[in-house]
Amino acid sequence: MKIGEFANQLGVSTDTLRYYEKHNLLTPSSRTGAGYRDYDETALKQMEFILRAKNVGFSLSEIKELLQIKFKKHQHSCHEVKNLTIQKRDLVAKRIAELTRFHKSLSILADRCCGGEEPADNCSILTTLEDIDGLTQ
Amino acid sequence: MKIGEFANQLGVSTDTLRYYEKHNLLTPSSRTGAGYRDYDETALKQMEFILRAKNVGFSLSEIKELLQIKFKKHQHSCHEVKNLTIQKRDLVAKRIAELTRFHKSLSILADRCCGGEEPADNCSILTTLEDIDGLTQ
DNA sequence: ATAAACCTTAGAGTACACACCAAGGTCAAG
DNA sequence: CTTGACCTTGGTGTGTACTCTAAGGTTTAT
Ligand SMILES: [Zn+2]
Ligand SMILES: [Zn+2]
Ligand SMILES: [Zn+2]
Ligand SMILES: [Zn+2]
Repeated sequence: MKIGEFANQLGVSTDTLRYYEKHNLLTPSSRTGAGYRDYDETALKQMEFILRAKNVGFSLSEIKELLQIKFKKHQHSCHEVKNLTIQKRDLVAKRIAELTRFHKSLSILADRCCGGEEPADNCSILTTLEDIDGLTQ
Repeated sequence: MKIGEFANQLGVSTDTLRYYEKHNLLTPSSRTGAGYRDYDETALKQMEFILRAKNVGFSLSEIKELLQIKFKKHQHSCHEVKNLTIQKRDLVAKRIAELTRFHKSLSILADRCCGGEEPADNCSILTTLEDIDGLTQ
């Protein structure tokens, strides 16, 4: 299968596929006489793996690690895979916590402001950002 | 106050201050004879505004908008400021929702895997990413 | 034979928020 | 008067995940 059809089937762009190849995430199975990339069933499975991993939040570099483990499963342990997963989960949790703080502060700011059409001279959002620290905590 | 002292007081780097200047977030009040940046009380207040806005999650380009409103408050309305805040809050909420989905999927994956030291040949994390879609939903 | 649709490469551009570096000017202390 | 700490500009590098462009080669249909 040539790159265009392969990309269509997977719902990604040909640029993305070339990008993944360059970054060692997915090498096409072979090349045609004209030098065109040729993808087969194995490539399809691997690309689906990549997309699923993306869907649960892994970054491309993390996916690369997972793929290397997948290629040589007997040289790696469950422990290693679980660690990668847990580390990612904890990182995600931290980011969620930070964003939740942001969300709370922004809600407080928004709730206090009248949102009217009058000039913003006394807007509580601006004055809070100017003067007080009553948000963090 | 020269840039070094100013940066120290605020807990940021001189690079950051030059970066903010280049991107029109904070212009030093004046320059000394030698061309050195000179920051005063007004600059301090503005920088504190910027840091507070960063602390509630606004990006630098959003902060630039807020500053432009702050400079000419009577030309803008509460409505406008509240809108910026609400839009940001909703964006943050979306991102939180996405990360929460990630977190849930990663937790499921991690919980299923034994995490032992045996080879990863039958690791449930890998097989799930290979075969099934039992995560999304 | 020629146009459309596909493919190739290498390289640049995007957004974000800085960090780092080189080459040189300035200022205060000893 | 020289050392060291500070300052200047302009430019490059970082990480993430692509996206777009240019200049050209290939395939398929008409
Ligand atoms: Zn109001
Ligand atoms: Zn208001
Ligand atoms: Zn196991
Ligand atoms: Zn396992």
